[in-house]
Amino acid sequence: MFNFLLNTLSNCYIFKKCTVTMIKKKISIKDIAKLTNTSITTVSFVLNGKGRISADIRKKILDVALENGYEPNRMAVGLRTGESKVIGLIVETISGPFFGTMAKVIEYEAEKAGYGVVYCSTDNNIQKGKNVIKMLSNQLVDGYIITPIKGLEKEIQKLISNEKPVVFIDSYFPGIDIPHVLVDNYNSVYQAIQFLADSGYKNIGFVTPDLDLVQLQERLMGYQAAIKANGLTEDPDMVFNLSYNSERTEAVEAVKEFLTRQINLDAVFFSTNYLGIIGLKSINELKLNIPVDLGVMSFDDHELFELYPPGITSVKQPTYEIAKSAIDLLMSSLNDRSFDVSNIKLQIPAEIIKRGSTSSLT
Amino acid sequence: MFNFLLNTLSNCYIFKKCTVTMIKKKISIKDIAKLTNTSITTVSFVLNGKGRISADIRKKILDVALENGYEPNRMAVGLRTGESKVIGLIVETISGPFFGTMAKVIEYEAEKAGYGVVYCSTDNNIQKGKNVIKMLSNQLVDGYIITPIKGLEKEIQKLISNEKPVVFIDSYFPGIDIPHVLVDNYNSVYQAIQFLADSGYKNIGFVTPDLDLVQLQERLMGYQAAIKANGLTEDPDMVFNLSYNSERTEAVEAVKEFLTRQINLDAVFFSTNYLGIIGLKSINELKLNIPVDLGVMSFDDHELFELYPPGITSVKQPTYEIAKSAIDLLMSSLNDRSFDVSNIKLQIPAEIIKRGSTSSLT
DNA sequence: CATTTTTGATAAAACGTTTTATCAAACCTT
DNA sequence: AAGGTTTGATAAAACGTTTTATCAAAAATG
Repeated sequence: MFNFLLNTLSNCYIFKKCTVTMIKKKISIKDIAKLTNTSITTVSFVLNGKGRISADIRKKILDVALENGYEPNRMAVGLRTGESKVIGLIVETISGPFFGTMAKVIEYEAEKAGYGVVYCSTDNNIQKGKNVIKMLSNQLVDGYIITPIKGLEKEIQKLISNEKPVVFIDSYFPGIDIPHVLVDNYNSVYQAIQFLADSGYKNIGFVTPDLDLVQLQERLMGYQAAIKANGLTEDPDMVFNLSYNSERTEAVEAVKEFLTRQINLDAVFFSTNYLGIIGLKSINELKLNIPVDLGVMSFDDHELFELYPPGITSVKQPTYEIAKSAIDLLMSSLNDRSFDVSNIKLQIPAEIIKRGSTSSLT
Repeated sequence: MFNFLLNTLSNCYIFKKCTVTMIKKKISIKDIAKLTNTSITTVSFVLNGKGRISADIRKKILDVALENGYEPNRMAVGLRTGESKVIGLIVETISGPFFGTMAKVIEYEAEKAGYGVVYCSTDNNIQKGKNVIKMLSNQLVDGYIITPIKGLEKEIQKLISNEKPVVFIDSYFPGIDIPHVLVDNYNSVYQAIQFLADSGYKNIGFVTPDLDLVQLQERLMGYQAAIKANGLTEDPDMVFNLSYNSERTEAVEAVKEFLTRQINLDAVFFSTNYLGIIGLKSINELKLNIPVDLGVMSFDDHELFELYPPGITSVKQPTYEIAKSAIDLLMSSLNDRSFDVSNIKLQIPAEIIKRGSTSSLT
């Protein structure tokens, strides 16, 4: 009697536990086959629209699948087909508006094509980049969009030799045939400096991070060429390499030092928006007036540049176009593996957003 | 003869093609077994440090694995073990500094534990949220960190009933026992308004998006309670609900209208940094002087608030702590499935960053 | 009507792992 | 030396799909 009660209670408890937590086991193709008295092949065919299955069986299977909320097990599909339907996006840094827009566009387009996206950042760190690539490589990802950095050549080559399509974004490896899409760094900076020259500035400084990145080199070259072409003051001391790893306050101090050292500087161009912001802080602390004491222009527009008085003139990257082209390119490679995109190299023009920071003459 | 030549050429071509593209087939556990005259079980045991295998065979297998760059096929592992070693991070928006820090912390901690991270954004859109969850759910992801929005209750419950741990971040479902970690919205806004009151402001407006989000409601309640407690002007018209979907320029106009309508407003609090930025634009266009004409304070600090003269006082979220707690919580659930975290609910205090925008008396 | 062809359905293998159960040989016990 | 135990290695099943090959029945052909 006692035993019986215990038993009942215990059953009761188990029963309750079961209904409360309600672990609905995911239904598989095999379950559907059983439920409909068919074979797993038939179910698979129906669900994938392949083979030739009669209309009534088809309906029966689809009904059962729907009402049980069947979803294929991606792992099993992946194992069988060798495709994960996931693409990897490896960028320099995951915060910031450039990445934000990028991610949004890529995510949107990928989803349309039935792909997911996983993001990773390298933080311009070679070791981290290697880890990230290794992490993604093992059949987990079908294709890549990468902002390449020096030192990752070997790893990326390995991806390609594993038949994984790769598209570079925002940078590239000179001389290596991997498709890439980025802003036309050289010409857009050339035009930016041209604009400063046309605005009457003569002694234009250039602040850039001390990173060995080809896109930064091209910006510098655009600057130098425009300076030369306009007969402006040429002086290696007018180019300032700021240590990428320095603390923010250090960086602000360094830029202040640079701005005061070059006493005859009448304008300064920052090669990234991150530097532009640091520059604004420096200029603010020096109590210099923009644009009267100093004209200011930055590469890569930023929300702050619109708002910060008197508005900071900038070179706005065609972020949407870059992202869209990159994902389109990747999708083409993915859909038609024989389609050789290896020498598609896009350099998209930028737009100069003119604001108050570059009009000393008004 | 002719035929032979053709044949040779053709072979040659094939040979060349093969070496040039060099498709190195990924090596499998089975290949290693064959190469070392062992069984796949043995190889698996050695690679996973299980079973008992003699030192020399162990070494032989490890050597072969290493020199062939063996990496397990995640799909196969996933299929067999039912774990993908990937966690999903679903947030409101993928750009912005809050997400940036968040992502970085979570990525870092996840990687330490051998997990990858996939990101998705809902953009506060229910349909998008549903899609995103469905996309991630099918065995592709082991656990979730989600910023929940109304309308997703059912989908999220389904995840949980599928035994996938879920941790909420930045918001929660009132009355539902799902672990969450977020800033203490009520008290931090209360203290913020208290600070404004202590600074001498009497007529404090409150601008908030017209989104039905619990965290926003709590901020509003904090505002109302502090107003009442300090005996400040209470007036429903001092609370302005800004349409979330309005264009930026429209929003700026709307805030301008609000600020001029309330002629006796001496300070305004923005309930998100996104609104704070719009507010600054409005104030700028109205040529109001901060803090003389109007005290300004915003929830959620932003780079711009530090820089924008005279510096905007703000409520800084403990982003790092939130992210760290969330990922820790998720990892605990993942590591010990029986560990019930369902009523761990963290509300972390915020920090008030005092800047020039709230000191009309100086 | 005998044959070929088409249709509709299925069995079985494969993808690369992990893990349980099994087993022979070598090592201890008394 | 007979029994028991430990050690080292493996076979085989399973995870949930996709796809090839197969096959009986039905339909079309001559």
